[in-house]
Amino acid sequence: MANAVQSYHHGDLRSALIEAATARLSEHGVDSLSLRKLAEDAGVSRTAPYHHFKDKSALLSAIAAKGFSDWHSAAKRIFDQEDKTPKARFREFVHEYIGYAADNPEMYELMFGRTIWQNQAATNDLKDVAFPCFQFQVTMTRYWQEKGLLPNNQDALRLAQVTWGTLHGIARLLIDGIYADSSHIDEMCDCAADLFMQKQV
Amino acid sequence: MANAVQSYHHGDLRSALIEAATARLSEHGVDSLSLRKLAEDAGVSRTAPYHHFKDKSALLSAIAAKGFSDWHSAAKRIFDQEDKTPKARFREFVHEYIGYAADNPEMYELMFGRTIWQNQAATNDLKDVAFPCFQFQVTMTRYWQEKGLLPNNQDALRLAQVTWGTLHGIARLLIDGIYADSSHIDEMCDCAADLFMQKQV
DNA sequence: AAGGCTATGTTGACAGTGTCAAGATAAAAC
DNA sequence: GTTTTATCTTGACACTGTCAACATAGCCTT
Repeated sequence: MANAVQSYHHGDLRSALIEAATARLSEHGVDSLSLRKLAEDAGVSRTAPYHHFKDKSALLSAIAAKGFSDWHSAAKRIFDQEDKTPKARFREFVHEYIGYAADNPEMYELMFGRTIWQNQAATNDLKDVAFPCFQFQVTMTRYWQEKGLLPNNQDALRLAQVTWGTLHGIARLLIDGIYADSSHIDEMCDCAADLFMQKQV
Repeated sequence: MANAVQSYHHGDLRSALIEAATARLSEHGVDSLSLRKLAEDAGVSRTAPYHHFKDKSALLSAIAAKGFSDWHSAAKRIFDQEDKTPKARFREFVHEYIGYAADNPEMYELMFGRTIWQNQAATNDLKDVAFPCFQFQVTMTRYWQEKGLLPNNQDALRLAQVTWGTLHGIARLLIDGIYADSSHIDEMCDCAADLFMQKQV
């Protein structure tokens, strides 16, 4: 249950698998990620991973969990910059969100894709990390409402869903290859930010 | 090249495959869609489909093409209702877009998913149907700008990308199972519509 | 320390998958 | 009537995830 440090058979296969998977993920994409190759990378046999993960989906969930943890920290760091105005932080958040997706397309696909969420397949471990991340979006939205940046006549939850939906949608259209031209990312971000904040313009 | 009507070997295998695929798609999802099963459905051997489609992706593209054609018609029908105000039509469009995705999740996933778009894998046939569909979104956006519904100080293309991004994002969060609670779809749609039209409120 | 328990890792096997190569058949073209 | 071409077939290959049965090595209790 705990992380054994250099114990008997392999050492810490669980960590080794996640590490190998993360490496393969960013290089070759989530679709060409096979348990057998990961096992080979770690120097064990094909079925060894099954002693650490229920199935492939569970392994993917573990990788995604780390992604959520990382992104949650990044979001907090942006939001907590007290030397910047709320407006500047909001704009920065928009750019950083899309930037994160553009820089880590395969990780983003994994975190917010149907692979691990569909059919209530999400692990509890995953939910424990992801839900606070979603919740933080609502917290920020409420703050921006209080600061008069976002419209106050909307329910915070709905507003958070819509603003997040916007960022998510743009991110997906980019990383899924539907926006073939990715040279105007920053302009799209600014347009989205302006649109939400238009009352102040 | 043309659609043979009840010709020699099978008749019209191409159509039969697309039909079988569409049926299986809505029932079992795009992930469990295999060429071998489709061939079996059509009563031919496993490799027969390869005489009508270059590979699996080409078959999927053909199905998606029909989806785009259908949705394009639906969008036009909504937009062209001259008995309704632009505002009412805009709101209806938002609801219908999300509604289409919610009612045909697997088709939506196929049309706007990475499966057929990634790595420039999209067929020319697909692009010929999809791009006018995307373009129509820009046309509508420009119209709504002229009518004063959407902000006029934004570039029409950027604005279309952002508004479409919003709808796409909400749709994906819904059909990918990330929004576990799908009981407030209409409220989310209204919130999104209000947000874009807030200048008029 | 001895023996059993449990975690971990192994090989073998099975049912799938997409796709290529080579051969068969039937319609069309000449 | 012969040749060409489109279509369909079987055989095969390299993959995949996953289960069952077995082997090993560290831990725990006696």
